[in-house]
Amino acid sequence: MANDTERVYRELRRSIVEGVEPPGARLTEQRLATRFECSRTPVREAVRRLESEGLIVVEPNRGAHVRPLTEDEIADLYEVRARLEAYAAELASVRAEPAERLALRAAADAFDGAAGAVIGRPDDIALVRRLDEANGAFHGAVLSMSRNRRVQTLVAAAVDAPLVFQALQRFDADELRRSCLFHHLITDAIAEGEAGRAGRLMTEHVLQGRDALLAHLSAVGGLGELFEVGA
Amino acid sequence: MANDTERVYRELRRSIVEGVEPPGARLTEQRLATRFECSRTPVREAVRRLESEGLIVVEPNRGAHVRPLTEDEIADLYEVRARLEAYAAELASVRAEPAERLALRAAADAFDGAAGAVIGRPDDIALVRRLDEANGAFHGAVLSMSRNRRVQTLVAAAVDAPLVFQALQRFDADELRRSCLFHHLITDAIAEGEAGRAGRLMTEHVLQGRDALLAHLSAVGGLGELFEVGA
DNA sequence: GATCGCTCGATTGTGTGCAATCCGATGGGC
DNA sequence: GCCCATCGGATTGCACACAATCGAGCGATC
Repeated sequence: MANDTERVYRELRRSIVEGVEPPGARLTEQRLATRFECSRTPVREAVRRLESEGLIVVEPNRGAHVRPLTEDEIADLYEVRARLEAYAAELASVRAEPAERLALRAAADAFDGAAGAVIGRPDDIALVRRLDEANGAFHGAVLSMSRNRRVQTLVAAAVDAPLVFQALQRFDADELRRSCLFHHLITDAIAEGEAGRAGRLMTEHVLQGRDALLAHLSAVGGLGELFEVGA
Repeated sequence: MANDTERVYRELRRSIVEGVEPPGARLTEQRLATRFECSRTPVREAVRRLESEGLIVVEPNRGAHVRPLTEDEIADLYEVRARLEAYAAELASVRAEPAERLALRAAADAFDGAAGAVIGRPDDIALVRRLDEANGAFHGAVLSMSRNRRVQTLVAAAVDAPLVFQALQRFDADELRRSCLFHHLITDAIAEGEAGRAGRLMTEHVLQGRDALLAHLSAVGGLGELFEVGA
């Protein structure tokens, strides 16, 4: 099935999340239409959808840009996410069924494998993508075990942002190993039905991600050095 | 400025939130275009935006419906909201400036006034709307004091849902007075910088809203009695 | 009588043209 | 030399037409 809107939405979204279109990049409907070989109509819809997700800002009659994020906004994003995912982990501890607990363990193991593969080869985009997917699968499993659809959609909206993917790409071996450890600790807590502990661990885990990203940013001299925001 | 998309979006949204378009109601682009006296293009954009907010479901090539909510989903909604607003209240306790604390007190007082006006006259839609706005102003003030934009947008997406407005409409005097009390208790906690207490009070306040809505629903025999979901 | 296939109406999906709007550049006035 | 009005290109906002798609209902067949 050739649904242009959906196709443009997914590909453009990926370009933004992975940083191919850097924050601040200008996105005109006409150029995107040419690039995706369709008319402006489906492009327009995809752009509006990304706007309502907060990945893009559209200035009326002026054009759309990939939304530039300040360090404060990155911190906000991770902190809200920490709250929501901690809540999901608490619910999961209470509501999960045996089969789901096993699947969660499997997801944690799969992340271990993807992390092992990426260590020492951070330039292999395919491996990073696999790591990103494994990470998404683990967190997605917790969310799904929470049985709260609303929290799932809200986290989905808060999880994909520019820079997050690149952050994963820049994680060093220590950070990756710590993530693996946290995933297993969280899995244990959920398996044992210890909601409070699961929530606290998840909070710490997400905030660790925030700190890692912010540390990398300041190490390279801030956002401005990475991207020409005004370009 | 006559921006049709924006106009259609706002008016249609209000119709849905206030229950003029009941859950399950069918919304075809052509009919909406006629109703709003414009072409299908802006209608389409407004519908898609409402879809991404979760107020509408669009079945491909089939048509759009106001999203029917189950009681479970209503509970989910309020519980997520409780977490997010509690977080905002904690942040506000730490970050708010004196002028904002005064403004919050004023918002709580304004809600008292609107609640007093609506008691005994629950059929006056204008009064209920004012109450809804006063409530939104209070909660919005807390969110704004949190200095976390992300939590503001997420709560905004979680706060407007079908039935919530009607719930307010059905609140009896006791429930309204309890809301007033909670608003002032929360204001006090924030003013005194007691983050933990502010968060706990906010949680309780939002969950009280959930219980009131669910109680009213079961009192009238469940969702099915209120609306023909399949219609 | 039940089931399958077909046609048809309704609705969305997409392409395209034109009008409205905005920013920047340019030129004249002071 | 500086400032303001004006003009032009670029871009979105909207309308409309046509194509694609889906399900419902009808009729033929077994």
